[in-house]
Amino acid sequence: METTVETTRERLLNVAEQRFGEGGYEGTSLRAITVAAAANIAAVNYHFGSKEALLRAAVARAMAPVNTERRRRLDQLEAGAPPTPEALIRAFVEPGLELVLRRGERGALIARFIGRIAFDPSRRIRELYAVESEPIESRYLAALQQALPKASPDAVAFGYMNMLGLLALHQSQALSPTPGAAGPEDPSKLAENLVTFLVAAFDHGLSS
Amino acid sequence: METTVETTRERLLNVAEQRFGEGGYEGTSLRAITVAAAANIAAVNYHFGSKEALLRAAVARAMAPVNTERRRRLDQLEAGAPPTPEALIRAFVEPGLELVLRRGERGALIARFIGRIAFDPSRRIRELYAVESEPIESRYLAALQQALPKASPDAVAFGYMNMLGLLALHQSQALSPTPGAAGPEDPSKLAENLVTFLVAAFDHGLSS
DNA sequence: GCATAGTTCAAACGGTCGTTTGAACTGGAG
DNA sequence: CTCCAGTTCAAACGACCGTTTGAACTATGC
Repeated sequence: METTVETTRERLLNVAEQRFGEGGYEGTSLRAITVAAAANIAAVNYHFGSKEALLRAAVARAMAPVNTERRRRLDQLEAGAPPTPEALIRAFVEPGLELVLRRGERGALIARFIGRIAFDPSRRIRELYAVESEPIESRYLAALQQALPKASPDAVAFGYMNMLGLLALHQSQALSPTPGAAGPEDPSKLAENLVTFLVAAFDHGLSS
Repeated sequence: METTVETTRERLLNVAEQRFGEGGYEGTSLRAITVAAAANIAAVNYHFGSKEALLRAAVARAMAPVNTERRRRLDQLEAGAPPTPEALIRAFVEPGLELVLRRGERGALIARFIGRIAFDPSRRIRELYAVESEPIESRYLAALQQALPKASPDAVAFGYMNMLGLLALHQSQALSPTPGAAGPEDPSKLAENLVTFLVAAFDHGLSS
């Protein structure tokens, strides 16, 4: 296996992913990142322009493959017969967990990063995540509405938000050191459990 | 209506609740809090000892009535026939939403604060929340296991974590200025919708 | 070899952070 | 009135923050 040399830019993105995911944006200093990346502090502003621009680049890079896979699955579903709620839920959840949990520690790191950014206390940071997944959102909402004709638009939006929240929750808990008594699930089964949970809730719990 | 005078200590706790809930712990400075509370910066260390101790006191004060109500409901449920999953879910979710969403803007503020602390990026902050709800947690898990005898302990823990996560999600979105296209639910119906969603997921989605 | 664009570097910038200090004020007890 | 514990205050502490600077280094094209 031949490992190509990492550029300073790549090292900064990698470390940013790790540190922002474990301390949040406000809780992580550029100095902590640049030291861990063996880079000079000024390198951040040279390559990205600012701390927030570094985060923005890291979010975009981390979410790109997830969104690509989601788009691919949506295209595929729209080509065939009207999809079931389960198919749609899988198309959303699995790219967020599988693509990322199957890449070992590195993938779990990315998952944690994405999950934490989506729930960051600061609205400005949360919007960095929202902007990345916004183009997909309307497609999902429309497809979900079609798959659940009995549910009101509000109910569909409510279910979608819950799906998004639970996915981010379990993403953010990737890499967690088995937090005490909390359920240590087999990571390979996590996606399956979450899908089962959400399908049940969508099929029987969106009456309103 | 006679309003009693607020002590500096109370004003600090009130403002801390508001600011920590809208900027997170790291994103909120003591100076921002003391200015808004019309207090001197040194007052924080005089009354609480440190920034983190102020947060700890605010968390404890905000969660006390919620935990009290949860304990009361658990006691009541344990006195009668074995409770259904729905009864247990209500006993957990409703105190977190009703007690707090029915108190107008002030209550929504507290809800947002609790929800954000529970999901803070920093583990040390998250544990401040965990410590507060820890004593109740084992009682809920045991009662849930009894109400869902077919579910494995891992599945019960998984469901509990999802319930906790979704509650915190909707708490943290209290006071949100109707975030764009996101579903603006009738706040009075929120608890009912969330319970319905969770009951369906618990009853049909915890097979593993 | 020389010029040039791209990149890295140590050092410093002004500003804000949480915390501490010691004096000033407050109001009731003796 | 005196005293004293409780509380507030302006000011400063050292540390760290994100950002900027200008020089030094690197490598490629001529």
